[in-house]
Amino acid sequence: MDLSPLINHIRNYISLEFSDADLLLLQEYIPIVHYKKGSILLKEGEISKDSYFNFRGCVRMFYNINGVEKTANFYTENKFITVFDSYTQKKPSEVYLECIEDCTLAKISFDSEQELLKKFPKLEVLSRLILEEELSTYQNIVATFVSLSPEERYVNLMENRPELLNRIPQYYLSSYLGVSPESLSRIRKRIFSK
Amino acid sequence: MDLSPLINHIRNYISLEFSDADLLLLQEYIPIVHYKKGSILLKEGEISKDSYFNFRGCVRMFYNINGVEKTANFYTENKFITVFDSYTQKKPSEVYLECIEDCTLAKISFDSEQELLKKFPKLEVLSRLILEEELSTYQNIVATFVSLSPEERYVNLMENRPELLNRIPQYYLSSYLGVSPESLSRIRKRIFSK
DNA sequence: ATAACTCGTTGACTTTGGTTAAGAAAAGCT
DNA sequence: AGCTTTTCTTAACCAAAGTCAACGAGTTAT
Repeated sequence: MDLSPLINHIRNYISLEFSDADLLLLQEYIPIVHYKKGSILLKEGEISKDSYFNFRGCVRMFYNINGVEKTANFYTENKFITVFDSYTQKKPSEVYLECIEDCTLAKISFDSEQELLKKFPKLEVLSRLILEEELSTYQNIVATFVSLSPEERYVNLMENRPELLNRIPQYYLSSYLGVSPESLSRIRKRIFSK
Repeated sequence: MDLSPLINHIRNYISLEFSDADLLLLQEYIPIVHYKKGSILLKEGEISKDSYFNFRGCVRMFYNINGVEKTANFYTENKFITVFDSYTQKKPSEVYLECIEDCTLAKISFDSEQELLKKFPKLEVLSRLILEEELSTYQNIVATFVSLSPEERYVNLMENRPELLNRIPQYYLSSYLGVSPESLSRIRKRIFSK
């Protein structure tokens, strides 16, 4: 099991080198797990015991509102996946996490994380940076809802996360954009006939 | 100047008692400032040097999109006000902060905060908790946009932050809900004629 | 291979929101 | 008080989104 994509990614946030012994320790604490498309990592009401780092695949975060699934976010390669409310405060989750592709994830249990933070105190900073990045992501999402029409949000998505359009089924995208699947279909028709 | 509302509020997050000497020190580092309605605390493009704790009044966070102001959040009594991106990473702010009422705020400069963190290391935890609370707030806002209609978002606001409805002008609320002022007026008419 | 299912599109219809413009109501000012 | 400015409402019209239903292309299962 090769953690190097994770290690490399950590270097984007903080300067921290690991010795060979460190790496063995990391590999002990952080298993890499394969999940089949359709696997549910977390259900509404459960307390999230693990956070993840995405090596390959796509994880969808969604709410179930009266039986209708509403997508809040997509986590693709090299993203950390944490349901912060539930993970850090041990509250029941309001969201589901679902692998919508076959996924390869580093699985970091809460207890392992605490151990690793003792061993590598520098990682404290990392978790704060990830939290800030996540906040920034959500602030941007709110900004698009407050300031853009559904059509403009779709165009915005084409510009900012074009890779999503080719790999995410449209009915997931539509709920992420806050419109019905039929509307997204018509929005696309309008855009591409221009 | 009496910091006790702030001290009491901090107790909601962490257990931390201050001696009389501590209090004097806090008062030295954290001035309490009065702002007139209409005061701008931060402009787009500026780097946020201060975070605030709201004793009294209401601060509005908004984007300026092509000359149109779009409200992202309202901060009322006993809320911490921080533009995290800009404050922690010294990036130009994308948002404005405006006092939409006469306000009394504790003003915490970045440098003071660093000094205080040295003196009271327990406060480190506090800043993380505030960050998590802010993330949770934004996740909830996204949830309402993804899953509710404008009318339902207004009803949701009546249920969850009813105090806002009586003190915030409707044209600010409308941009917070992502609709035009005229639409909000019609939404209210629909709701109250039921 | 065919049946069942999933997903995307389209049409018809209704509801809702955006826009522009006008005016009413409320708040602030001298 | 009277005047001005700000805020809210209403109307008319158009564009867009929701809903329901049908259809077809593509996939999966048996």
